[in-house]
Amino acid sequence: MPELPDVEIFRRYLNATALHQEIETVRVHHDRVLKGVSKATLQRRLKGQELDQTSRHGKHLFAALSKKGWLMLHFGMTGFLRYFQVEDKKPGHVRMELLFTNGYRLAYDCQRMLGQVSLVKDPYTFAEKEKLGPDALEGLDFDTFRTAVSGRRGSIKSTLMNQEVVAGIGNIYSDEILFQARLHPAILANTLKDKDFENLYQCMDRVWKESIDAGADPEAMPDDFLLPHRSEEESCPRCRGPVKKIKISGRSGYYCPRCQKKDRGQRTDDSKKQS
DNA sequence: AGTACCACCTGACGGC
DNA sequence: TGCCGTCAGGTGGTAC
Repeated sequence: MPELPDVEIFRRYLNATALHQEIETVRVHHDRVLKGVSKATLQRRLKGQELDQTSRHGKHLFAALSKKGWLMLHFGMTGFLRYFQVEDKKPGHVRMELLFTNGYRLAYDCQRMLGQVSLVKDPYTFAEKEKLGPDALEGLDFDTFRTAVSGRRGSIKSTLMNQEVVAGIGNIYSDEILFQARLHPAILANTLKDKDFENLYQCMDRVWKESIDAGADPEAMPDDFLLPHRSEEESCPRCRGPVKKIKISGRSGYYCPRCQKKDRGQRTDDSKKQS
C-alpha cells in the first residue's frame, strides 16, 4: 500500500495524534525493521523526547525529535501507523511502538518487515545519501520533472517508479498516472514529446490531489480512477473495455489497451511532414 | 543505463 | 485437511 499518497496520509495521521507528547518508553518487538541503529540506541535517543514536526520525502516519513535528529519510517509493502490506548485496539504485527506519558501509543505495524525504522540527521541529508530524486509532490516543478524523466532509456512505467528519478511513485500509482495520461506503460521514456510531459505532469498532479483527498482509500477515489479496478476481471472505468495485465521490469502493471495505445500516431506525424 | 533474477519476509489463494 | 506453487502495492544486490 504505502506509496506517496499513503505515506502522506500517515504523516497527517501522526500530526493529528502523536505530536508534542513525551515518549516514556520505546518497545522494539522485531529488530529486523531497525536499520543502522540498535534497539538500545533507539530507546536511549527517543526516551524523554517529543515528536515536534513531520516531513515526507517520497515514501519516507520523518518525525523531528525535540532535542536532535529525526526518526525515519519507511513502510515497505505492508506498513502503517496506529495510535491507540487500549490493548484490544492494537494491530496484529506491531514491530515497534512509542509509549507516551499520556497513556497512548503509536505503533509501527509491518507484517512483512520489508519496511525500515531508523534515526537520521535530517530528511534532506537522508535524501542526498540515499540518492532519492525530488519528491513527486512537493516542490516538483515541470522543468525539473521533464529533465529527470526525459532521456531515460527504460519504459515510462519503470522510469516513474525509479526512486532516483522521482521519489514516491510505486507500482500502483505509476499505473494510475499512466492511465490518466493515456500512455501505455511500455512506452520508452525517451520517446515522449513535450506535450506528453505536460500531460503526464498534470495527470500526476491530479492523481496526488484526488488520492490524498480520498485518504488514499481506493473506495473513495473518483469514478474514473483505475486503482479500484486493477484486475483482469475488471473493466476500464472510462471505456468499459477489459483491463489488461502486463509485466514490466518484473512488476505487474494494469492498463487499458484501448485507452492507452502503445503506437501513438508516430506515423501521423511523419505523414504530416511528408505532405 | 537498463533488465533479469534472487533475496528479504508473511500470508492469502487456487490447484491437487 | 494439508501441501505446494504463485502472487502481493517495498528495496537491494549481482550478473549480464
